[in-house]
Amino acid sequence: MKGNQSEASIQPLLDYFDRLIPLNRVEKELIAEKFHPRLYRKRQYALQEGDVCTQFYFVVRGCLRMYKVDDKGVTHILQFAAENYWINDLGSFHSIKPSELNIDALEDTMVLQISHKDLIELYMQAPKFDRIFRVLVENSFIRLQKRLLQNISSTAEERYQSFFEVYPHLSNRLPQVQIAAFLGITPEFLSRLRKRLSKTPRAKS
Amino acid sequence: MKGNQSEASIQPLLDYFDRLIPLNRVEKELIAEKFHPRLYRKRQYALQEGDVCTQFYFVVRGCLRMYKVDDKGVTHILQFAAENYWINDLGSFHSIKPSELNIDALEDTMVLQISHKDLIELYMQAPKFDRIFRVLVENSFIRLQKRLLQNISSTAEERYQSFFEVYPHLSNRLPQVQIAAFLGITPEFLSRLRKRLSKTPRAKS
DNA sequence: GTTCCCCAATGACCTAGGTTAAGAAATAGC
DNA sequence: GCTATTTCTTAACCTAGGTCATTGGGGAAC
Repeated sequence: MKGNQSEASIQPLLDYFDRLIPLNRVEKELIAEKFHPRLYRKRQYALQEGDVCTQFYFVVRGCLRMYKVDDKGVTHILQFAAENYWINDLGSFHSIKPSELNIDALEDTMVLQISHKDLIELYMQAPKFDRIFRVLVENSFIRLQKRLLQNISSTAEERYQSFFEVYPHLSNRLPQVQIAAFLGITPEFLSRLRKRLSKTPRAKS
Repeated sequence: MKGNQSEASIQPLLDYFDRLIPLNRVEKELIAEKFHPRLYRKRQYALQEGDVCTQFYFVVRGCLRMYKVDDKGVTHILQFAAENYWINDLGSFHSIKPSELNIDALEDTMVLQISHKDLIELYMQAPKFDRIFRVLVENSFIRLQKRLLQNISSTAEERYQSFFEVYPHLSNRLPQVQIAAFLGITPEFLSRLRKRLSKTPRAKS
């Protein structure tokens, strides 16, 4: 049963990579060897602030969030990661320094995780992964840049509406309080926005 | 004179890469072959919105900025790039789609630039560059994430003070109006901040 | 079924930062 | 040196979004 589970849970990652670039048998075996499945129950931490982020997570099923808690106790969400998304604190991961971020599960979440040491080995043993991860991090960068640009140039209302276009798979899965923390607004203000929008539907944009 | 100039301006890039990871002779020749020097005069565009970003720029001397102009005509600066920094609109560059961003020169700027086609060839001919650029983009990602986090959780004053720590090489080169556009505040508010700060010096942090 | 917890909505009041306009100072161009 | 342009500062007034407190609804746990 345990072997079957382990085998069943690597396949999504192989499928994911195969969609990017075909892997040969050796490369697939390296993946199976270095990625480990892990279940995080709702509310469990994958990373706590003050600890080093030692793993790189690929979400197979469920949803993680990465966030900072500021000195006033306010939660600021940097990223959600649901199925087929990667998540970690890259800065802490590579520098091996304590992170100021947290990663926890918004629902029971199955991930495939790889340690820093194993990832470096993977790059050495199969340089194709340099390309794969270069492309992955480029795409993450592009997404993040769009978000920063939006954050400095759009209203909260524009950001809220954009959320549904960009994250359709998440928007009915997340409570409003989490969406607000991601958009950088208070839940109270989000309530107001929603009320305003339901009264004055926007023309199709 | 022209050969001498071309030779003189590739060296900073070779030095830069050598600091990351030693290059062999073939790899150095590829760099010399595929990167081209270009001078942008103050106010000249390297990229105009509506055009595809066809080049990846490495700044040898001077300073470029990348920004968006919103529908109210307000300028939002995403990035400055002075000596030894890279700049481009990665999204447009890779997707070959028109960019909504501009890149122009804040002072006369000498760059080494590489086209998308040449960069792809470089990856094919010297896979070591997959690693090099993966690391570069990861570092850019980490910086951008820090900036987003700061943007959603810090006050304008905190952001202004952090600017001097993070960009010491830029802060006495840039007019306040550019710093304001980078920090996401108005020049008027920045003036107020500066006045406030000069009256009540902050305790050493 | 009951209790507790979390989430969403609401209203009164507040504030960090924006807008508009104008004047002064510094810089650039001829 | 003179003129034009850009940058910086300032004040009065404004607003998008925050804070605090409360209520109601739904889901989870026992």
